[in-house]
Amino acid sequence: MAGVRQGARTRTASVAVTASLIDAALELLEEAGLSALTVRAVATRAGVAPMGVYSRFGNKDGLLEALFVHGFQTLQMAIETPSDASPLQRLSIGCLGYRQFAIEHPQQYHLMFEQMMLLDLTPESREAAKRSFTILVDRVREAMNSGDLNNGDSTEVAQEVWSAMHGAVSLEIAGVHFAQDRAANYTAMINALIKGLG
Amino acid sequence: MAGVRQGARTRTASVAVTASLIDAALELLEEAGLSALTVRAVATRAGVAPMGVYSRFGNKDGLLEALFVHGFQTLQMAIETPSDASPLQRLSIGCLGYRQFAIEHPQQYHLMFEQMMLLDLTPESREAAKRSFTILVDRVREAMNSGDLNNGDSTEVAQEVWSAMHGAVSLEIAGVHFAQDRAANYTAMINALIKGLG
DNA sequence: TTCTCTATAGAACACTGTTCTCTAATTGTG
DNA sequence: CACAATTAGAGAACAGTGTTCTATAGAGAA
Repeated sequence: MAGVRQGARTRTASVAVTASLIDAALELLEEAGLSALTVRAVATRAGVAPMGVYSRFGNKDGLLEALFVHGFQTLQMAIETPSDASPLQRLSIGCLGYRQFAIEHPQQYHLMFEQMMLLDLTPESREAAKRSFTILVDRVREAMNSGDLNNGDSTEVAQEVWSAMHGAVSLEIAGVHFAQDRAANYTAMINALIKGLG
Repeated sequence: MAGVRQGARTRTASVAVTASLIDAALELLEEAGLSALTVRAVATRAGVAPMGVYSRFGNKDGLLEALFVHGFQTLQMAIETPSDASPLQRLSIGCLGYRQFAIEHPQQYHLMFEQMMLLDLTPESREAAKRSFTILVDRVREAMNSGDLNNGDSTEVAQEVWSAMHGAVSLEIAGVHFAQDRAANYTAMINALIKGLG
C-alpha cells in the first residue's frame, strides 16, 4: 500500500515551482493586467522556462484555471464570518467581505468570472467556485431560520443576493458606476434587497 | 456650404464596407465566440483585406469599440418601453427587456462589459453606454414621482437596479447560476429589490 | 483620354501559445 | 559509493495572431 507508483512518479522538487508560477501569474496580473499574462512572462518571473507551465498545467488555460481555483479559495475566506454574530449580521458581513475581495483584487476577480465564460472548466474547478456560493446559502438559511428573512428556498434567495453583489462589484471594477459613494451604494442595494426579501 | 471638402475626401464606397465589417464581426462573435473574432476572419467574411479594418477602425480595439457602441444602441432599444404604461410597469418592462437582450446576444453582452475593463474607450463611446443607463434613471424618477418608489436620488437607485440586473444576467451567461428557473429568479430579485426600495 | 491620388491587396514583422528535441540532473539500485 | 534509467527542463522551431509596409489597381478631376 506504500506509494505503489507514487514514489516512482513524484521526484522531489516541483511543488515549489508550481506555487511560484501561480504567484508570478498573480503578481503580473495585478501589476500589468491580463494582457501581460503571457506564458513566457510568467515562466521568466518564476525563474523557469516556458515549458514549466506546460508540464505542470498542461497549457495556458490550465494555469488560468489554477488561478481561478486559487481566487475562489481566497474569496471563500473573504466571505467567512465570525459565528458569534447574529444571522442577519453574518449575512451582511459576508456581503461586505465579498465586495472587499473584489475591490482589493480587481484583476483577479475579473479573471475568475471571465474564465467561466471562455474556458470550459473541470467539474472540480466549478465545485471550488460553488463552495463560495454554498457559504452564502448557509447564511441565508440561518437568517430564514431565525426569522430575519421570509422562509423560502435558500438557494434561490442566495442566488438573488449573489447576482446583486456580483453586478455591483463588476460594474465598479469596470469603471462604469455612477454612484457618488460606491461603498454606500453597495450597502444600500444589499439592504434594500434584504428588506424586500424579508 | 455644399460639401467643401466632403466631396474631395469621401470617394464613393466605404460606408457600406464599414457596416459589413461590423455585421461580419457580430456574426462571427455569436457563431464561434470571442476567440474566433480575428482581424483576418472578420475581413475575409466582409469580403475585404485585413487592411480594411485598420483604415476604418485604426486597429482591432477600434473594431471592438464599434461593436461596443453598436451593442449599447441595441440595448437601448431593448429597454425602451411604451409610454402609456404606469411608471412601475415601465420600470419592470425595462428590466425584463434588459435580460432579454443579454440572453439573446450573450457573446455581444459579454463583449460590451468586457471591453469596459480592458480597453480604454473614448468619451463618446462611454457616453453611448451611459445613454442606456439614463433611460433607467428616467424610469426610476418617474416611479418616485408617482409615489411607487420612495423619494431619493434617482441615479443612486437606478445604479442599484442596474447592478442587480447586470449581475444576474452575467452569471446566467457565464453558466454559474444555481436557480431552478432563471427567468423567475431574475423577476423575483427585481421585485424584491423594488419592494425594498419603495 | 490622361493624370493624380487614395484605398487596398499581399507580403513581411514581432509576438503569442504550443510542440519538439536534446541535454543535464535526479532517483532508485547494485 | 557508483551506475543506469528516467524525467524535468532549456532552447529552438512552428502556426497563428495583430500590425505595418509597400506597391498596385482603380476611382475621380481636368
